[in-house]
Amino acid sequence: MNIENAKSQMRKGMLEFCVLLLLKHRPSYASDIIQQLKNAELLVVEGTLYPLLTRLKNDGLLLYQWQESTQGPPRKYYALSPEGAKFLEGLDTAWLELSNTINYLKNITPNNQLS
Amino acid sequence: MNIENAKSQMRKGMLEFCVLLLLKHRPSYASDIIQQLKNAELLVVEGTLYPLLTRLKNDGLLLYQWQESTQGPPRKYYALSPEGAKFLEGLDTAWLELSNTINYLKNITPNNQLS
DNA sequence: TCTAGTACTTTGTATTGCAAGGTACTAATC
DNA sequence: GATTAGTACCTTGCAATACAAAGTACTAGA
Repeated sequence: MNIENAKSQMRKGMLEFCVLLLLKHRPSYASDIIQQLKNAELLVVEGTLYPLLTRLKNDGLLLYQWQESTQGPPRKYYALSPEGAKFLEGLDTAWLELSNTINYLKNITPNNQLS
Repeated sequence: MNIENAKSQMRKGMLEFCVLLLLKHRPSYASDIIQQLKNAELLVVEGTLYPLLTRLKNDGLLLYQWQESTQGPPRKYYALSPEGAKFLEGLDTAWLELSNTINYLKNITPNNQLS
């Protein structure tokens, strides 16, 4: 068990939230999303993102559109559906709650003696 | 896909962090930890917690001590080991980073038109 | 035609949260 | 001294999913 592994564990579950946040910002295609997350210091690889996008699309949270590219194969641009936007609001609430819980737990007075 | 499921996904990865935070506060046994997390509105069940505690113990992050109870079977009190305390510091950093990332993503200007 | 670059997709594995069921100890009631 | 209720620990089997790795396909330039 190392910190990298633990960080990776933390990312899990947040990924969905982060991807939806990015797509709320602007429609993007997978490689672009990976790059944006990398800029935000949240590393994600293809094998993680593609199945996630497919899952969100199948759940009706995302829409997509093929679009030609001037350099390379066509790109699959994803955007939030109305359901996706609503879902994102729910995730936002969940994030605030979780965030509050962790801050609460962080602020209780430490006393770690076995008595 | 529903919000409950998504919340559950978010909890994943944070659980380890939360349990270590609680044990830094004071040594506890499993049923007590579940109750404390419930008070903090973070639902966890036995089937999740016991394997987690065992994993953390096997990784040398937790120590335990059996202790008699006045009402019921003996309890297995867990406490942070020195390695566990160091590990918790790492998780704390990871949490701050993730927290910053999400807040960054939340604050970028929305523009969700497919162009 | 070959190579490099970009992009999407799938397969297999490992982790792990969780529901459900099981074991075991104590204490109170019949 | 059985039986029942309460408390606590542990295990098994399933499902979800992150990730590494390999595969497909399109474009453009050498």
